[in-house]
Amino acid sequence: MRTFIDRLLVRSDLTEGEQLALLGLHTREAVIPAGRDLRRYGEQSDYAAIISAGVVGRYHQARDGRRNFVAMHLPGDMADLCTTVLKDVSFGLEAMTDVTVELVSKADLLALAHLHAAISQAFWRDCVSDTLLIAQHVVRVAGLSARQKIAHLLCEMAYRLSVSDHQPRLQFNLGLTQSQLGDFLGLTAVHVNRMVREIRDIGLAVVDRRSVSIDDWDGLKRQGDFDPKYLSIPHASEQI
Amino acid sequence: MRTFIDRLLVRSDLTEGEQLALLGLHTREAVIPAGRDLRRYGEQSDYAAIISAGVVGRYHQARDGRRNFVAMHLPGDMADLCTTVLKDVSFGLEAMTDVTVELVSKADLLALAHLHAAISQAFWRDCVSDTLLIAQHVVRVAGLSARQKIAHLLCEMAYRLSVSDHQPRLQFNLGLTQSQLGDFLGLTAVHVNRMVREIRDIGLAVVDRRSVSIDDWDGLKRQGDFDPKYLSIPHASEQI
DNA sequence: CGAGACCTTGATTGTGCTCAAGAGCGGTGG
DNA sequence: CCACCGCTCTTGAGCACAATCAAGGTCTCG
Repeated sequence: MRTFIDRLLVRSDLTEGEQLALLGLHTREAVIPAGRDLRRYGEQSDYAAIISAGVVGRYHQARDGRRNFVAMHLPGDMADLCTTVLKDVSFGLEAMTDVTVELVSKADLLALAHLHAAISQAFWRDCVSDTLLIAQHVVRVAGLSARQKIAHLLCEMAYRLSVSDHQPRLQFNLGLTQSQLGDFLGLTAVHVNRMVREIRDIGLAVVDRRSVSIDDWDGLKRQGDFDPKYLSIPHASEQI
Repeated sequence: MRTFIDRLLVRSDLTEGEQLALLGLHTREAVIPAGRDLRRYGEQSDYAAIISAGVVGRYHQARDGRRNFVAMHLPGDMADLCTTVLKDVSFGLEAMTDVTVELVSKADLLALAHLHAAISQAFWRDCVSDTLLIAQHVVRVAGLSARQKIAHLLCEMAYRLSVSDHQPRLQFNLGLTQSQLGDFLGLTAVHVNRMVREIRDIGLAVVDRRSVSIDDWDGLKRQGDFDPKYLSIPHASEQI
């Protein structure tokens, strides 16, 4: 819960009292192994999940069962805050790695939102941030070449896995296989592999067995036409 | 403003008093000719725009100036409600046809949201609905073939242009050229043309000079793998 | 009736998919 | 300790969908 509040505080102001109210919510921990669904497509749940560890993929499912990912949720995210306010939202949440979550009652969240206008607005704002992530994913999968898609995603992850100073993290373990990257980006594993190799060969970054090491941050950003503005990270614009 | 409130009421409950509060907001009408931007990419505005007539495209812009559309906004939508709560959201709004809007002060909207928890929640919920549209657009542009993309979009428009009974509208004037459809779907105008022809040849729908006539609704839905659930339309699920 | 935007069709090219097969690594059990 | 299995990664060859380039046709409006 603390990590989630910290995330809210990046974009919203909450008083001590409001923070305490959030911290006072009852939560329950759950662990989901890689490959399993936190929430199956179309299912509903009375609990929202704050991610403590791991990577969660938000997907929509076609009639034939094929999954289309629309966003990745990382530690600190509340993966399904939006369903608090709109019940019949049909998306699924897949644990792309082993995942630990804190479950919070949506009814409790709503009650708090009713009591504190600032909390309501912080939640609202957080949902808008999710929208920006998804909108940027449209840009990524619809507007970029395969190589650019990968570069763009790596840049996004570098920022979102930033430890605390909002600087891109140049070395991290994403925990995803090339095949999963392909699923997320709408590419085949084979093609991801070729592009990852190219990105390595031009000296931008090395993706080796689920971990990533960025060698040329500016080059990678250029390659992926990446602009961190959509992440609403303070001071990110200064880094261009 | 009335159409916007009606849209809110589809998914949220508002008392007479709350509705009156919204109706009491001062608005100013503006007309934007086709091709012009309501809001240029990266710009900020103190006013939100309720669309009274026309089609507005929400886009992100790459460094080279190419536009990637993430959603279409139709009459009744508040195209940029989300920026009320998150200032530095960078997307643009392009009038894809001649457009009429009602401008409302974002400060006024926020003030109302602070006063009425229900209004705040209705706004929040409306933003989540936008997210669903965008998420579905991901599915469309990333998961479907060119022909399916067009079929899917036509299905979405049939629902969203529905007059009032939440039934799909089988005949409508979209006001968009094939080239614009291509821009929106990430296809070339040439290819849109070929696919539109195919859709006509198999007897699903006729797209003729900016207007659409759907001949085989079920077939078109199947072709586009369309499931109206994401539109949060009451009773839509009964229509499968 | 002419200009310009839009639609239509053909030929060629290229990106990324599909199918296929092999190599490296890690875990498990005999 | 080694053999085996499964998962991931790697590389190759051929193919398909949609882009690109190019040219002609049609509609609308001034």
